[in-house]
Amino acid sequence: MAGMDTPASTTEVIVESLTRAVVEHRLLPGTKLAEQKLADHFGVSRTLVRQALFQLSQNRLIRLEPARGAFVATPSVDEARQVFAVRRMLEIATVRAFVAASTPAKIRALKKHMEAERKAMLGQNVSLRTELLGDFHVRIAQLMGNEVLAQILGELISRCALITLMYQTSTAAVHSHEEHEGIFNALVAGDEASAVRLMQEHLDNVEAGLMFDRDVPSNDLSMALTAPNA
Amino acid sequence: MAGMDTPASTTEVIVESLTRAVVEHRLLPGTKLAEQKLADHFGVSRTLVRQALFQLSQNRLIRLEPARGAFVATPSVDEARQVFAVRRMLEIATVRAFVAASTPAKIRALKKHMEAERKAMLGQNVSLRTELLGDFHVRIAQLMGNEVLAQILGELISRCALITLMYQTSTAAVHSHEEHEGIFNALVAGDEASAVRLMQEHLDNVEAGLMFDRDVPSNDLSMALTAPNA
DNA sequence: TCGACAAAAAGTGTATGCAATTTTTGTGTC
DNA sequence: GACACAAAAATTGCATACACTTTTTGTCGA
Repeated sequence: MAGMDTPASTTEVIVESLTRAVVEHRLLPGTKLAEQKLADHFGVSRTLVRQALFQLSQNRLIRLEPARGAFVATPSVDEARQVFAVRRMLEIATVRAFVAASTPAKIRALKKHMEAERKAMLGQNVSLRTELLGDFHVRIAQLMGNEVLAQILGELISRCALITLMYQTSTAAVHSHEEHEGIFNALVAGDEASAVRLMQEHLDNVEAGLMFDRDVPSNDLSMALTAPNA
Repeated sequence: MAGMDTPASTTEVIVESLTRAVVEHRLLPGTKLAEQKLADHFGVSRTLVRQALFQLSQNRLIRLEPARGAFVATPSVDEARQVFAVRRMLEIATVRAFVAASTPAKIRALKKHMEAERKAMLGQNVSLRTELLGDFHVRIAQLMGNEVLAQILGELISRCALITLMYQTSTAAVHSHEEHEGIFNALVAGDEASAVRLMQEHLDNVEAGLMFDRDVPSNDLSMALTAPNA
């Protein structure tokens, strides 16, 4: 994910690993995360696992039930709407600010991201695709030089990955990417009105593409973790 | 603080206690928070203290230095500007949304807050005053029924309390309150343009009232904690 | 008197142990 | 066969123990 610094601490490694597993849909909502099993998997004691689970619960990627354990979060429809509402507030304002403070260097950096995104769309790596689609939004904030904003957006987008998993009807990935292209072009052209409108429509589309009445299956733990990540 | 549910868990008690101490300026930036001392103070083991410190570090109220310990955060000028920038994005959009979805019940609830704020301005309780001034902003978000937004705003405002402590020139508390009254009146009147403008000006004023070149003294730990909180 | 170095103290990072709670398993009854 | 209940197993919550790092203290020599 964008803005993931070097994970020096052991706890951070566990957090990142679990975050990827959740965001990339290898760990499904409702899955129980037993401390000892995770500890065995990562070769550490429960202490570090508990720290990681605690952090993830603050990011709302998992929920901790007292004396019962940790479970991958199952965001409600209401929460989903709230998350999207906040994203709209932040991202529309961010696009405005980006146009106002646009420089060739920033455009270049964003162009570089677009190329990576474009390439990923052609490939088979679904995880990478999901990651880059999210990063597009974070990157714009980062280019504004506002790390506070970038971090908040990053967390909201992680939550959206969970929401998408729970409620998304069909794979709208390609569609999202096309909309990113449109936003990018408007940013390059310095066309604030279009950029704002396209971003608004993009977020509306993503939210509208959700189907708020579904059940999701649960999942096995060790299988999900022995996947293509660390 | 607004949105502080019943602090059932022991960790939450510690987090809230330390948060209040930091936000109410009883613990000054840079102060070291030794785990054992905190554990003794709260009558628990270091385990719980570590969890609390960990959470506070995510809220950016303290910073954890590997193998060196926890210190009350000393936000940089740059960070301060970023926090205010995000607040502007969120709060202006929130005011807009509030006007659009205003109801008599919401107005009543906000009016109730204004009365509490007004009363606190007359009293001597500085902590209460600070708390209510921050709550004004969170309350508007809560009344919109967006808990996600309210929580993010709450965290940003806590960080602002730290920033204010570090950089605020004089006590602008009364001035802030007067501006709140103005925003409130515009909200009651359903005057979106004025409400947005006043909120923008209010945040600009708070930020402009900061003086970005000062040192702050450090502080004693046990004294700060044996203050009027739990 | 000051600085460098070494020993001691204090403090953090992680693992382990134990009480308490929850979940599972097993048994008997209807 | 389904349900209720009790014993056993598994799991969580918290405290404690210990290795390792940082900070402080104390001593010596210039």
